[in-house]
Amino acid sequence: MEISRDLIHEDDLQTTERATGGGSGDEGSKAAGMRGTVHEMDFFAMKESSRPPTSTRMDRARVPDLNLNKEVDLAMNIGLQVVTPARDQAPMSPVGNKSVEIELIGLNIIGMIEKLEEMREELAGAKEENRRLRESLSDVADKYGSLRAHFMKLLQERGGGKLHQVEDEVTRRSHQLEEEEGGSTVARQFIDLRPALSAKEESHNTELSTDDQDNSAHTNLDAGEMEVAASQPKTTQQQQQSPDHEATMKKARVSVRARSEARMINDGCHWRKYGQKIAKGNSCPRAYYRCTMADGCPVRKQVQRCAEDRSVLITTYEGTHNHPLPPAAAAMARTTSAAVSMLLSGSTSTADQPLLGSNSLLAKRTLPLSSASVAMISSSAPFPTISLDLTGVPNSLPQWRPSTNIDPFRVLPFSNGVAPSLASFGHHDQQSHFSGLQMSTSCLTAGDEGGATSELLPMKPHPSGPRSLAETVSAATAAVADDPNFTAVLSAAISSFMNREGDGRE
DNA sequence: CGGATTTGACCTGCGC
DNA sequence: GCGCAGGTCAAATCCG
Repeated sequence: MEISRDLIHEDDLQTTERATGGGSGDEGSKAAGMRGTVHEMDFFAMKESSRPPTSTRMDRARVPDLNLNKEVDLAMNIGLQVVTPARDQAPMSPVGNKSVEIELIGLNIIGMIEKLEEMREELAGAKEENRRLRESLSDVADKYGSLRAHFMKLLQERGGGKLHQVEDEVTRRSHQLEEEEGGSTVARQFIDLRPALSAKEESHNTELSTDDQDNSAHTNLDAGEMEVAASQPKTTQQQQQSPDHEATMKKARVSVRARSEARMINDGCHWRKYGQKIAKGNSCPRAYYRCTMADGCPVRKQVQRCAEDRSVLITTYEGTHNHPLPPAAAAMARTTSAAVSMLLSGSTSTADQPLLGSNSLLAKRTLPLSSASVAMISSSAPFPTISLDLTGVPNSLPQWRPSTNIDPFRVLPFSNGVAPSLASFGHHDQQSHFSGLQMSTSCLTAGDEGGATSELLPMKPHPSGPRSLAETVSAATAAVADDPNFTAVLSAAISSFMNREGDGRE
């Protein structure tokens, strides 16, 4: 007779945990508690007891001895098959009954021990991988700073606007490094650009970091800094832009598409709903929210389900926060401001033209999985809008695409080592439960620290330097630890990339 | 009771 | 100028 795990209920688990002294702390301690119970079992006591030769759930009511049942429950809880003599078997003598029973229990215990050992090894493996991924993430953060500074230098030297020349330089560097190190993955090529920098360049980077802050003040912003910067003296490029630049900035939007069963995604901010409308062409109502984290915060967002696929939630952000934000929210807000910056700066001169065509060397270097992808900026929408697609189309990656949805492009390849998987991840609370793009559970720690990592490939450096990336990564990982809602984490990671992308164009 | 949500009215911009 | 659609307001209502 086999006992299915379906029969295992929560009270069984609780019973088991009470019996084992477990039930507190992480899986490891739980497993340890279970291990302890196995070793502490009193075989002789069981041998001397006179219980019927059955130990299934159904029979428990007739079996007053809880010790045996607890062990059976434990076996069931860890997926063992509990074997008991068939009911219709000829009754055995009392001595024979006990003997068979003891043998069965012994077998179960051995199986339990083996199973626990397996679980323990799996846990150890997961922790090791988490540690490795965190180290990798830290490495990326470090090296990103150097790469960013070098990229800014190139931009300055090349006049900033000649993107293709910069792409060539980056590509040349990547090739050079690949030859030197025999790197195999694109991710590594970018990550390891730092060693290729000379000491002179490194020192120049330090100088640049100050200049960068001046030259890109309006883009080197956390969410709360955006409006402050708007009132400060404009950068050279800003001064060259049209007078209604600020107004346009207010109107520009960033749209995030993501699969979610929840009413709205959890982006770390507090929102108050102030309206709802049925928009034309979509039977699903559009909800209007206002940020309530501070009085007078101008940030608003619209949340609407996609007409074609109602499992897709479209969240559109507008404006910039006038207050400090929690890490996850700050990262999300950076997405907005940075993406808007990218869009505006790009569209002022190259509206409706590809930013990263399939012929782009940089695109080829950074988009190895989508060689035919094209990045577009469209000016056809009422407001400049960038749409970030996190709906997780099979075999695809997060996509930035214009509001017109023309030829979506991929800009955020995960490294070979941290590929998105279909591992279940999410919360069933009132907020987001994402199923579209999910990261392997191996990327997460076993409950102690956030370890969601992806080797985000910086196509464009961020003027704020490694600190910004580190902060964002920190925000992402912290968000994992504090609130395992993956939405905020993923958004934070992507915003990190987008911030660099946007600022690099300024 | 206070904060959040709902919902109809109103405002505004745009195209014809 | 008119109508339409998107966006916002604010009173009513809900809910913990």
